Formats: sequence, C-alpha cells, structure tokens
Amino acid sequence: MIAEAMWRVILDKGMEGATVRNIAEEAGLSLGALRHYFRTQDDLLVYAMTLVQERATARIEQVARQALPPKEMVLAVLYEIVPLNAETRAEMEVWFAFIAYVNHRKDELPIPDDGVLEGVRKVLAYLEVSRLLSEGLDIDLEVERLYGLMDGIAIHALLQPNRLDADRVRRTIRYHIESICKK
Amino acid sequence: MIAEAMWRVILDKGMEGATVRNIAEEAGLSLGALRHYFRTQDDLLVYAMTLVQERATARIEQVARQALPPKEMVLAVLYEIVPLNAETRAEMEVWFAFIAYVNHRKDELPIPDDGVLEGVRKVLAYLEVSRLLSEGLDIDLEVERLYGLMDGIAIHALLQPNRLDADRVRRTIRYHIESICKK
DNA sequence: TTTTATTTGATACAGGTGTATTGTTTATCC
DNA sequence: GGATAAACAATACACCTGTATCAAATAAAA
Repeated sequence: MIAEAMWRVILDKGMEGATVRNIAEEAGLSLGALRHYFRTQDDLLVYAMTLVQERATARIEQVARQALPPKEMVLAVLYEIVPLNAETRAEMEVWFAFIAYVNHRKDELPIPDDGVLEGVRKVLAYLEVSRLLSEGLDIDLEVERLYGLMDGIAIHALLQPNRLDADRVRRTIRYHIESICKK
Repeated sequence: MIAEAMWRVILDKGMEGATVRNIAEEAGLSLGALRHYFRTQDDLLVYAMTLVQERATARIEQVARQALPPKEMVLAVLYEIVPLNAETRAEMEVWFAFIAYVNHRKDELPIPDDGVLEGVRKVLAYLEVSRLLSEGLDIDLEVERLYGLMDGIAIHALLQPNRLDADRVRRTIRYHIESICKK
C-alpha cells in the first residue's frame, strides 16, 4: 500500500519527487505514521524496489505455467519481460528510476537482480530440450545476446514509445527467436 | 570545463549530488561565477548533456573513418558504442544518469538523441552494400534488433561489469554480426 | 587613464529535505 | 473494565536547495 504510493509518486514526479512528505501524502498518512512503518527513507526504498521485482517475477511465472506449444510459450514469457501495456510499462518505469538511483549508491544499497538473465537461460534451455534450436549455436553467447536484446528493447520501448510500439516490439522478438530456431 | 566538473560530480555523487554548489566547487568557481555562465541549473544540465553526446559522436565518427576491412570497421564502430574502457564507461555512466533524470521531465527538458539508432542503420547498410549480409534478412527488423542488442549490452556492461567484462562484450557483438553475415 | 563591460564573490531569501521528539489517539489483550 | 502496545499526528531541528541581489574586482576599450 505504501509501496504503491511510492510508485505513483515516482511515476508522477520522478525519483527527485519521491520525498517522504510526498509519499506520505499520496498514501494518506502523516509523516510520523509513515516513519512508524519505515524508520528511514532507504528502508522504504528497498522495500518498494523488492516489491516491484516480486510482482514482475510472479507475473512472468504465471505466464510460464500456461499450457502452450513450446515456441508460443517462450514468446509469451519474453513478451512479459518487456513493457507492452500500461501496467508493465509503469512497472518498468519505476524499475528504471530505481536502478538509476541505486547505481551510484552501490556501497550503501543492494542492487537487486531482476531475474531476467535467469529467465532467458531457462527459455533457451527449454527450446533446446524441445529440439527447436538450430544446430551449432553457442548457447552461452545466445543467452548473452537474448538477454541484451530483451533489456535493450525494453528500454527503447520505454523511452521511445511512439517509434517502438507494442507490435514492433513483438515482431522484433519473434524475428530473433525464429532466427535461432530450425526452419 | 564546467560541464566536465558536472560530469565528475555526477560520477562521484550521482544526479542527486549534482547541485549547483557541488558543481561550482568542483569547477573551482563561486556560486555567482557559475551563475554568470548558466543562469539556471537546467541550462547547465542541457549543455553538459549535449557535450557528452557530441563527444561520443565525434569518437565514433573518428573510428568510422579508419581504413579497415568492412566487417572489421563495423565491429570497431560497434565497440565504440559500448563501455569497454574507463573513458567510455564514465561517459556512459553520466549519460545513463542524464537519461533517467530527464525521462520524467519530458515536458520541460528535451530528450536528446544519442545517435545510436542512426549509427546502427548506417552500419547495416554498409554491410549490405559490401555484399556481406546473408540473403533473406529483414533489414528493418535487423536494425531494431542490433539497436536493442547494443544498448542492452551497454547497460549490462555498465551495471554488471564483473559478470560482463570487455572480452565477453566483444565476443557477443562479434557473434551477432557473424550470425547475419554470409559464411 | 578613465570609462565601460565582464567576471567574480559574499550574502540573503524562501522553501524543501530527512530525521527526531513528544504527545495523542486507537486498538488489543487480560 | 483497565493496562499495554501499536498506530498516528504535530511540531521542531539542522541542513541543503535553486535563485536573486548587490558590490567588488578584473579586464577591455576609449
């Protein structure tokens, strides 16, 4: 609840606007009440960040549990990693702000893992055991490549939504997956 | 000179630490002197941001002018886009901080273009006229894919330098280029 | 050298910042 | 019921923020 308030403030005013007073007001609390739950601003930050990550992970795992043909399931999972609708878009926007902020405070704050790298590993392993992958691929580099592609597309879709719309995002991802699968 | 001071402050204390006082001190100026050159903080921000972009562009264009075999030249250019040494790493770190900050002030501040998309277009067009590209590629989607890959790898190299070192970055990029070129 | 413009410095202002303190309300338990 | 603890609110503190003001120093031009 308080974390959601922090997300809304970040979406609205950015990281600079994410002050304890703004967050308290957005959550309908007084300064003292907010402080009762989070003794310091960093505590709140870490909590809100963890929650974004958990929410995204839960969403992706739910998609992964759907009964679909292998390639379709893989694509469905990859589509969840990237901002294709208002919800995932907001999520990614907040996540991006968090990462950028936490990046220059590595010593004090933990840099959380978004789990995308591990997800990409599983996805490629699944295509492999399904005998869908082309022969002669370097799986290790394929992981690195898909991982980079996914986060790159995610950021581009976030920063340039007009140029890179949802359909173009899907086509690019599908194009890449097709390129590493048997004809 | 003042812009460089701002970069150093951002590298050291992040965007939150990039206050007019910190920047003035780093530049060896008084508050009034700094204000004489930049009436407002946003003016300084836009100036410093433009300078990073121009510096990176100049560096990349210089590499592109080298006389090298087509594929080697293409790789050399792509390597410049990504943080592989301390200099380009610092540059990218500052750029990342700028973009994240400016992202939630779209209405007030201009979001500068880093020129990577245009560079990727040129690079692929060059491979095409050099008759190095495989047959049957969708050039439009290949641009989107390489564009995403480059920025994705750049961010990963920035945020996870231990896992993704310079050699692994080069191998991944080379692997991708080889995958779209004739055998 | 005197006049003009540029550059610099010190200080002030109004407002925002995270955190601390202290008290009051509300709920929970025996 | 009364006691104990949790939840909340108001206020205060010391500090930092961007910007403005105004005077002094330096340089350039006449």
